[in-house]
Amino acid sequence: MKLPPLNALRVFLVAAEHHSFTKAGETLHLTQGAVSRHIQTLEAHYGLPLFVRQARGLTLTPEGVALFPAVRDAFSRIEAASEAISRRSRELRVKASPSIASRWVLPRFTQFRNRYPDLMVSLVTVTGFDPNFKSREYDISFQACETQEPGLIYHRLRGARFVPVASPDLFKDKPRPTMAQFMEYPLLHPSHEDQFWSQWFALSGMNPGNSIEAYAFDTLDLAITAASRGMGITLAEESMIADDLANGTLVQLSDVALVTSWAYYLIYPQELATLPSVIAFRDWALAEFSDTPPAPASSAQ
Amino acid sequence: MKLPPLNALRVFLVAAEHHSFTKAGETLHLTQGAVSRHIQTLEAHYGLPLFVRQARGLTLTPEGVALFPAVRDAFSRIEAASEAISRRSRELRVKASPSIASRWVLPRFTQFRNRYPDLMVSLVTVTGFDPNFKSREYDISFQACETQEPGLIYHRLRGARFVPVASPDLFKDKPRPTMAQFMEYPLLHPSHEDQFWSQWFALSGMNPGNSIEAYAFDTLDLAITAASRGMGITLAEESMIADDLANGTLVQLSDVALVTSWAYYLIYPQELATLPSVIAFRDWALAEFSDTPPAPASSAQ
DNA sequence: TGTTTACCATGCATAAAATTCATGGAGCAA
DNA sequence: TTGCTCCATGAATTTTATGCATGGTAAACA
Repeated sequence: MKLPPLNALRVFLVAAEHHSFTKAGETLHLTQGAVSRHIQTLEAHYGLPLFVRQARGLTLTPEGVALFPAVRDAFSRIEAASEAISRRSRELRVKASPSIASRWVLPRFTQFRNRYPDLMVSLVTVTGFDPNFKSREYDISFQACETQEPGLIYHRLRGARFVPVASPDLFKDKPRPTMAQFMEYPLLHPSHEDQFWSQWFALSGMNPGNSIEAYAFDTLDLAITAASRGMGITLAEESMIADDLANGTLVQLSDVALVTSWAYYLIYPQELATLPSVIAFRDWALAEFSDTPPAPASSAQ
Repeated sequence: MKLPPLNALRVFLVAAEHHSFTKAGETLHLTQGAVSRHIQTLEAHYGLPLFVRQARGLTLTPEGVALFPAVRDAFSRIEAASEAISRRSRELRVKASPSIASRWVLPRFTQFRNRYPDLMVSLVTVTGFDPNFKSREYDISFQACETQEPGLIYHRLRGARFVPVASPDLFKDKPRPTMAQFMEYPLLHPSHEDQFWSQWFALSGMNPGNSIEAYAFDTLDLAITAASRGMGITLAEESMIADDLANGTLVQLSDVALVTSWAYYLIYPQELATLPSVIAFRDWALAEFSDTPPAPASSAQ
């Protein structure tokens, strides 16, 4: 393949559009002389003139006319592909469940955005387990899961550990309840399906009785929010209540932690593993949310 | 329009085809390091990797995969247009009537070809007046004509002047005939239509009588050839018999010359005026065939 | 008709970019 | 482990592009 000088071609394109070397120079932020030389290079390559220089303006020779649309089309093709590629490196859609979104991601999201101000990062909140990267609705996902699918890269963030918490206001002047006294308060369930309280009581060697079904919430987050408003005692995932415990909105009522069989993962498709935006978010998320020392960036996958 | 570094794109294309920087370097006559740097330039431009460097060979990232066909298509578009343009500058088809072809052009054609060995120049011989450049069968034409059409550039080469010639063998030991004695020999007519002999005799103040229709030929060339073989006396265009007079194949029998109202022209379409091949042939032909001092190349049109 | 104006071409100096060379390092294979 | 194959990279060099200032040409102007 023997191609003409490509940079000269671009200059030719602009000059042909403007019918002027001087204006082309302005457009390209070049001097008129530089444009003239580029065109000379191109004309020397073909061995024929591409422009007819007249005092009253520039005209294309028939060869220039033939060349023009080819160059225009070729460059616009490259431009379109480049634009598509560049956009992918500037945009990142993060998926998280509502609980993870509000308890993990959102509190630290601006920190990430500040570190990468050029990145258009958006948070997609979806309920339920649906690692559907094929639909391209999101690029990277926080996900609680037990199994792994091929084609996806999983980074384990932490196991889920549930501990009982409540608002200190719930007890007013009374002493904080022992496990045996939990049933005197409303027990908030962070899920409609999983029997966290039953499992937790079994772990503690107790018989939960009938009061377990009191209040059930859709998400872990809602149950925690309800508890922090004094509605009762809930089982909360440890990593989601650090702030609440620190500022006293919630108090932890027992050290007995229910450790589930599943864990939280950061997941993304293998084909996005080379995207700087994905790499940047992954490294940040691992450092922020993992309960293990973050691996060096280069060996993270 | 913001385009990626174009030379780097070409290197990317070759590297992507070879799945190897080293082999790409060989193809492009560059070192491996230079290829590496071009790819780095391109990756820096996009802000993301285009290749996955593995010890066992190079793979394209999804972005590289997306870029590849666009670059390939774009460059092949440019290549195709360039090829078409270059071919036009290397090829030239010259049209001439059989007489002009054999008497003017062919004797000096190799001289022109030797001066421009890279030019693929061909001679198209067409009988009759047909300045049809629209059909693109030829690029430049030797033509005898009286009127000029718009869109075509005419260079007058010379007027047509006919003088009587014959082979010296025709007269054996006899003295050469005077005008009055011409009728004792066969008179060869270089045309079926034009009454050159009648006009010539009228010019000489003589009455041609009946013998004028003796032998008629299709072309000037054929009549001259016939005369040179001793078949009779013909009227020959002066410029076509210079060689024959010089080497004694023909002798001129009178200084009376029939000057026609038309002249020989070199003709080509205006839109080919910038082609170097046309310019080269025009300048050469004007110098070779014109009866006037050739104008400087720059002002020839 | 002489003058102005708008453009492109070009010699020369300089800045920028590409390229090479030599070397280093990483991953695979024997 | 030892080689081998590739790609990355620092530093020097060559090549190329660019700017600047100037010159030339042809049209427009007055």
